[in-house]
Amino acid sequence: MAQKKKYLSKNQKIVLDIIEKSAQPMKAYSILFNVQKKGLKAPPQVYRALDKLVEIGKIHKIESRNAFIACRNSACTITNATAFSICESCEDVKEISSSKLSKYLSNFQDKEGMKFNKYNLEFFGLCKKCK
Amino acid sequence: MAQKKKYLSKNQKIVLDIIEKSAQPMKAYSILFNVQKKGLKAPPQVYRALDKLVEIGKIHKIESRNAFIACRNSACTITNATAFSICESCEDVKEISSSKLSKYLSNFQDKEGMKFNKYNLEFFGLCKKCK
DNA sequence: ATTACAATGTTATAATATAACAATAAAAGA
DNA sequence: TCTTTTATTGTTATATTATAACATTGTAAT
Repeated sequence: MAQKKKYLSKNQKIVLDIIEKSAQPMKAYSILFNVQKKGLKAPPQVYRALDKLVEIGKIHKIESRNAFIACRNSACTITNATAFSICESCEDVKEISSSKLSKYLSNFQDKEGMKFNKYNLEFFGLCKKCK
Repeated sequence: MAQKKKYLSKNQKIVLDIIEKSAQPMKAYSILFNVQKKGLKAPPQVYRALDKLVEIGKIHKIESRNAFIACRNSACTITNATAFSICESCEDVKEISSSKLSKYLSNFQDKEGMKFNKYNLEFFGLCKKCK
């Protein structure tokens, strides 16, 4: 289980802040560009903050896009069971919070009866606007 | 729907061949290294073959690992509904073929009733050996 | 034969991410 | 308090993953 942290460090706050202000996932170097005025000059500073924020569930990585999105889900308790919808036209990304879906996937067993403590699911299609 | 292609080109065959021989996902530059003796010298040659092979469903990309695995599923008809289990210790990857799971996910609708024509699901945990 | 399209070869470079190390700061234990 | 441990920071350099751009060749369809 990922640690619950009460306080974020300075760099972590700066990075989280910019991601939360964005409606859409942000790429690491776009974040870097945006936080340079705040003194974060080099990639490792951003990547370290990103790593920590992912670890504690404040943000999620959209693997197919190499981008990071703020978690708006149930006070960010979900770090190990993530699902997203991604519009293949406008790249709009939404986090899906469906207890039915998460129950189904958390209980899923493979052919050998194995269960998994973690998953990431990315749905693709066209959003309302683009359809 | 991805095209069904009867014949692969020379480079596509070479790249597919090396991936099929590997029990585990291969990274693009590892593939490149392995096919240099066959005349593929530069990244674009490999990436182009990979793109096409993904498109026609002969291989899948494991997004969280930036690696490519051969499809062993039902004659590779599934290019748009993929699920994998990934061992976080030994990095063993298996494609999951469960018609129950794929039906469940293909029929999944989000809160707005939207359906998706494509998804990718990656489960994480410890495999039998590593547990 | 001509046209279109797919695939190839090549060079260069963009985009994403980490290694390694020195220095500070914050938290926890004596 | 102090001192020890752990987390965080700053920095430079470099590794890894992926694509742009363009000239050329091969293949299939008209």
